[in-house]
Amino acid sequence: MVNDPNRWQTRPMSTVTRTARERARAEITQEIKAEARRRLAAEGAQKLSLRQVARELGMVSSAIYRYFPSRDELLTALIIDAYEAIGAHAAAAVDAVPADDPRGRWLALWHAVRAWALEHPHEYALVYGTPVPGYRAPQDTVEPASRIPLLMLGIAAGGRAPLAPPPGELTAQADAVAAEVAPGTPPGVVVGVVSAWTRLFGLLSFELFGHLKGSMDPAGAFFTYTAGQTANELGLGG
Amino acid sequence: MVNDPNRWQTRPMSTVTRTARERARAEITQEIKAEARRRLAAEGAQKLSLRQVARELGMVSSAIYRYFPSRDELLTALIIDAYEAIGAHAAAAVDAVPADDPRGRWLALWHAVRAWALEHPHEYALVYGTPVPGYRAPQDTVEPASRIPLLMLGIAAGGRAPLAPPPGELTAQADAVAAEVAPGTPPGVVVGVVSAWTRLFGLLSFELFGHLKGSMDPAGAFFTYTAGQTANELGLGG
DNA sequence: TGTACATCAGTGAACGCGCGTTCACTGATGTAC
DNA sequence: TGTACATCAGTGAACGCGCGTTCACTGATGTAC
Repeated sequence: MVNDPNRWQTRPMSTVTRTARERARAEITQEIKAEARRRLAAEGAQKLSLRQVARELGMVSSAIYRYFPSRDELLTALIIDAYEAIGAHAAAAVDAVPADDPRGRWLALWHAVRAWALEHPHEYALVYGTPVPGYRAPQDTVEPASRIPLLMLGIAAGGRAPLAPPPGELTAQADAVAAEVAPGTPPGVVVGVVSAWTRLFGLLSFELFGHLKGSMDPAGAFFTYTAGQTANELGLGG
Repeated sequence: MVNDPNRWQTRPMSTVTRTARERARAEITQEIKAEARRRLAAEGAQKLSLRQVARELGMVSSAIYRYFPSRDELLTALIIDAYEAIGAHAAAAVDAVPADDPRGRWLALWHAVRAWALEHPHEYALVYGTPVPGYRAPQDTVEPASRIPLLMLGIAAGGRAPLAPPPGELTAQADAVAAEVAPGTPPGVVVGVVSAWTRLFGLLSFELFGHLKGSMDPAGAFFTYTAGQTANELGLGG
């Protein structure tokens, strides 16, 4: 069990069946992550130390190793959790808007992502900021990371845009992406979504990392405007 | 002199007048920064340590303190240098295109910035990635940081775009920016430039930080396409 | 041009710190019979 | 239901490490007269 690389993930298991030990393990795993998130918010990812987390939890530092085999694995868990939290937050906001209002859904997604980012700036930075050097994102990370762009693609597929097809080289890439993820999606839509996706996070990174100071700070109006622009470009008419 | 916060910056001084000591100081300051940049490239900003820089230079670690009063000040110097290097690189590329070809200048700027970023990913991350926690960018940082957006604004001012005026709240912000930086610039142009600016760096951050893996990677075609799109939107017709 | 003093760069030892990780251990919990 | 053994969580000490920064010092360079 200690060598199961996924043991810190929520495992589907009948609540009734679980032994006291299993319950305790699950709870303490959550507590460690919660405390790590607090440390993250206080000092940033690079200063996150197992010893401090343990201290704050009233454990001895070596005890953490019963739950995470290394600092890197703890970081990985936090990264996956962060991606999943953003994804879930955005999905909920989208679902709250009727499916026949794609523009409303699109704008809801944008604002939900921003709200989450402003509330959790350090977790945002953990996933969208500078990668931790030497740290290589494991495969488990790519699926949760794709939730937002897939949500966007789902909404944009409902747009009726006169989207010009992109130049040839790009069309090939777009077709490859579509084939893997949503076969039949026109390349113009794929490119438009990737474009909007990079705009969304580019904008948030600029806002959170302080680059808009002196120009569009506070960034609310500019953000709303950009969300609308991208909706227009994708044919999500108002 | 040791307490002059700007002493590590290039000071305009007659080359002839400088004493041997002053020459040595200037040279060694540069060598320290160069070595620090190498360490940065090797291990990232957070692992940059004065001791290692000193070691690599064959100095004793305390000797660094004759040149930089603290690690943070060395980081600040590197940040300013990085901003200035990107700015200079982009400005040179722009100047290489005739002034009567604003679209050419615009595209040249985009590609120059990308080329620099790909060549110096860690210096890029130092300025456009997650801010070093606890580190507060001093005022000396804002002017060099503004070079790229100002270059963009200069080019875009030559565009003849039917740019719709942005909504009221945004127009107010845009006017405030214009007043400080380029009085008389229509708000549509200001907003368009800020928008393009965030797209440029949003895209580069996504590319460099690995978020395009699985979609638009390699990113060259997508980048070129986006550069063209933004040129179109600003009325820099081809 | 020469001398006396002031300034500065670089040395080497030291301070105090916190980190990730390992290991042999104790005692509680779980399981098979 | 009770007992014997296996599994596991948590302990506390230790290893080895590198870090930023300070300080009193030596010897070279610069400056004023």
